[in-house]
Amino acid sequence: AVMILRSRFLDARRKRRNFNKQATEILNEYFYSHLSNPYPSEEAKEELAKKCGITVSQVSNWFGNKRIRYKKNIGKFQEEANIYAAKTAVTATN
Amino acid sequence: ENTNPSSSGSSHSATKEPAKGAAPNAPRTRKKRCPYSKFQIRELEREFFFNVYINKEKRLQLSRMLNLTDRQVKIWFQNRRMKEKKLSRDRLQYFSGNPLL
DNA sequence: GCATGATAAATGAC
DNA sequence: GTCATTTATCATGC
Repeated sequence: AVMILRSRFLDARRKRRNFNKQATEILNEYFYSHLSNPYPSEEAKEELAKKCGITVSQVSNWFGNKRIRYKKNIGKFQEEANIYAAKTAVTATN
Repeated sequence: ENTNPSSSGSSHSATKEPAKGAAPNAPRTRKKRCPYSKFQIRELEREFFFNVYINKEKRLQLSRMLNLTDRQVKIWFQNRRMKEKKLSRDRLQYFSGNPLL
């Protein structure tokens, strides 16, 4: 029984599942509000992980992928950037 | 299967950076990531099973056998140790957060 | 068919 | 040595 669970755990690592929309919103909000330095500290990662319902490693993966894919094609993310920029601008004034 | 450019030559050169003598500029082109073959992974894993830390002697021996540089073998062991640590962390979190077993 | 999350080589800080 | 990271690749979702 333990072996079954163990093997299932091992090959379940790469069974990808998309994050829910709320988690993606939180991550994008942080990313675009820290676009000049999108490197959350370990504490920030833990907080994001808790709010998103994912692990710290998943947060690191998300930011790693986001940074390079954003850098590689800024134009593709321009619309998305504007959306979250406006969203955080409202909360920043409060 | 594995067309490794790092050791395609018959010589045992250090294989550091390509074309450095004629270029005064050092663009320092990052080495392209090239996935290792199944055979290379098997042998690396086999040695990792015996000892997580590999000594210089076995490292050179392995690098010659697998057509990799000793630096590549060294870095592989470093990354492999990090992977093992992460697996342990995930295991702990997995079994602690689930009363299903 | 790409978007997306996870993993595998490779680098650099320390 | 560890470890966060960059980059390409892999595997899956849809």
